[in-house]
Amino acid sequence: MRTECGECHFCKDMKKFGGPGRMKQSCLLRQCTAPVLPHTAVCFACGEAGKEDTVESEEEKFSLSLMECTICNEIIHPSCLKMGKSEGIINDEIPNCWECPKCHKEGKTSKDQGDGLGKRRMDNGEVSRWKLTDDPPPSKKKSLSLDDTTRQDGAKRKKEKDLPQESASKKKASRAEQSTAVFSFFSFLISWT
DNA sequence: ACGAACGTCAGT
DNA sequence: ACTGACGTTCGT
Ligand SMILES: [Zn+2]
Ligand SMILES: [Zn+2]
Ligand SMILES: [Zn+2]
Repeated sequence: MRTECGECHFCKDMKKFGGPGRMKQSCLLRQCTAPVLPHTAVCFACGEAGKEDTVESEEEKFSLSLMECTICNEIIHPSCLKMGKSEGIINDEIPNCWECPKCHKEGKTSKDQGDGLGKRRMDNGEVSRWKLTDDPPPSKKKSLSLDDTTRQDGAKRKKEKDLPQESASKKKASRAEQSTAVFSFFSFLISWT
C-alpha cells in the first residue's frame, strides 16, 4: 500500500516515471508480503478449486483449501492427501503455503527443491519466485510441446521495438507490417557473425 | 545464474 | 477497455 518511490529500478521503468514500461514490475517498496494463489489454481489430485468457503469450521476450511508445497510445488487439497499420519509444516506467513506431508516424509527437509525452479519466499526476508503450474512429481517429464496449444502463459521475446507479425487469428498484419518484419529479419541475419 | 522482456491474469 | 503486476522465457 505504500506509495511508489519513483526511484527504484522498476519505478524508473514505468511510463509514469519516464521509463519505457517494459518490465512491468511493482515498485520495490510495494511488493506483496502475502501473495495468494491465482484463481485458476486447481488441486493436483482432484483437479478442483479450493472450497474453503463452503464450510465454516476452521479445521474443514483448511482441508478444503488449496495448499502449495514449497518443496515439490504441488498444489493440493489436504483432504485429497490420504496419508496416514504425517502432518505438513504450514507456513503462516504466506497464504496456502506449506511443506507437504509427502515431502517431509523423505529427507526433503526444507532446502532441496525437487526441480530447482519454483521458489517463493523463504522464511527469511529474501525474495524468490514460486511456481504453481504442476510438474509431474517424480517420473514423467511433461511433453513440452514446442508448437502451440499447451502454451504456458508467460512470454516469448519480442525484440526491442516490436515486430508486428502475428499469425492468422487476430490482427492480420498489414503488408507494410509484413515487409518491415522481413526487413527486420534480414537485419537480424546481417548482424549475425 | 541473473535480469530484461512480455503474455496474461485480476481488478476496476 | 484499461491498468498493475505475476510468472515464464530468453539473452547474456
Ligand atoms: Zn519504486
Ligand atoms: Zn483435491
Ligand atoms: Zn511437497
